[in-house]
Amino acid sequence: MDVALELFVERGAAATPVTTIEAAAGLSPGSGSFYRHFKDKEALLAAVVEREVTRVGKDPDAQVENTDGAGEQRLATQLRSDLDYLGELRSLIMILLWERNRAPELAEWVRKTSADRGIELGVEALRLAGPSAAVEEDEVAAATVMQSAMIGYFLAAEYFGASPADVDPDRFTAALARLLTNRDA
Amino acid sequence: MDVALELFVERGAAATPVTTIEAAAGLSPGSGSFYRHFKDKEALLAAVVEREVTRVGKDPDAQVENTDGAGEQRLATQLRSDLDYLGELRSLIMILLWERNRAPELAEWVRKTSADRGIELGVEALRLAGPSAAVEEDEVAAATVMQSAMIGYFLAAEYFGASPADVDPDRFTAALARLLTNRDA
DNA sequence: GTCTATAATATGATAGAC
DNA sequence: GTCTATCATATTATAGAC
Repeated sequence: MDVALELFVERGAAATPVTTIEAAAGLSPGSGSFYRHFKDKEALLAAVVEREVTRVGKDPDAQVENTDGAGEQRLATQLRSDLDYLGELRSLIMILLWERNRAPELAEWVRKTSADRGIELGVEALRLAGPSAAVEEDEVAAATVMQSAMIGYFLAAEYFGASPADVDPDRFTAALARLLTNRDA
Repeated sequence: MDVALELFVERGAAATPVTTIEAAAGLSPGSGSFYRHFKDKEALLAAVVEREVTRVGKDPDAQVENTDGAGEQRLATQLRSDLDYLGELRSLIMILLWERNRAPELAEWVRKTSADRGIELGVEALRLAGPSAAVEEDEVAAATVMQSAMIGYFLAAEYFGASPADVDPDRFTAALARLLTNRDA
C-alpha cells in the first residue's frame, strides 16, 4: 500500500499497471502475487484512499482554536497552519485529482466534508481576526477568496514544483492575512 | 481533433484508447483508420495542444488596457474578464493537468509564458487600481494572492462542477477586487 | 505468501483490398 | 480515405506447484 500510494499520487491508479505495483513492492512483476492481497486494483485504490482519509483524520479544524494572538497576526498564523495541513493532505488531494472523473461521488464527498466546511471555518476565522469593511460586506465571498487563494497556491506549487513567483509560504500567508484584515487609515 | 480534444479534456490522453477516438470520429473502431491521419496518439495530442495554443492566442493580456473606470471597479472588471479568459483556456488547462507528469517541460513552459507573466501583469493592474497599504507592503505577494485565488476558484469550480460555496464569478471577483483595494477609514 | 505458467482481453499499430 | 484482417505487446487475472 505504501508503494501503491506513491505510484497513484504520481501517475494515477489508471496509469499504474499491477505489474508495476508488484515490482515496486518487491514481488515478481507479472506473477500475479498481488492478487493474494487485493481482489483487484480498484480494491487496492479504495484501501489506500481509506487509509489516507483515516490518517489525516476527520478533524481539519483541530488547530483552529489554539491559535493565540489576535487580528492580522492571528489570521496569518492560522493560514500558515492551514497550508501545512494541505501538505498533509497532499497524497489524498493528488489521488482525488487523478480520479476526478471516475468517481464524481468522491468529489461530492470532498465538497461537503472539506470545501463547504472550510468556508464556515473561514468565516469564523475572519470574525476572530476582526474583519475589515471589505470582508464584512460579504463574509462568505471573502472566505471563498481566502480558500481559493490557499488551494490555488498549493496546487500551483505542486504543479510547478516550486513556489509561485518565488513567494514562499510564510510570505504568501502573511500577504493574504494582511489583505483580509486591511485597515488603511 | 475536435472529438479527441473533448476526450482528452475529460479523461486524459493516456486513458483514451485510439479505438475510442475512432468511434467518436465516426470511424470503425479498431479499424486503424486513425493512423492514416496521425502517426500515433502522441502526434494527435501534440496537434490538439498546438491548435489550442494557437486558438487562445499568445496574448493573454490583450484585454488589460481597454478596461475603463478606476480603482476597485476597474480591478473588478479586469478580474471578471480574466476569469472568462481562464474559461477559454479550459481545454488547455485540463489537458495540461492530465499530462503534468509526462511532460515536465510543458509545465515549465506554462510557468514562464503564463504564470510568471501573469504576476507581472497583476502587479501592473494593482498599481492602476490604486493599491492599498496592504498591497504596497509586498506587491508581488499581493499579485500572487490574486493569481492563486483566481486559479483556485476556477479549478474548484471545474472540480466540483459548481461555484465554490455558491459564490458566482461576479460575486467572487467583486470580493477579490474589494480586498485588494480596501481602504477602511 | 510467492512463484511459474497461462489465458483472456485490451490496446497499439501495420498491410493490403477497395 | 475507409475497411477487413492481422500482429505484437501490455494488462488483467487465474490455476496450481512449492
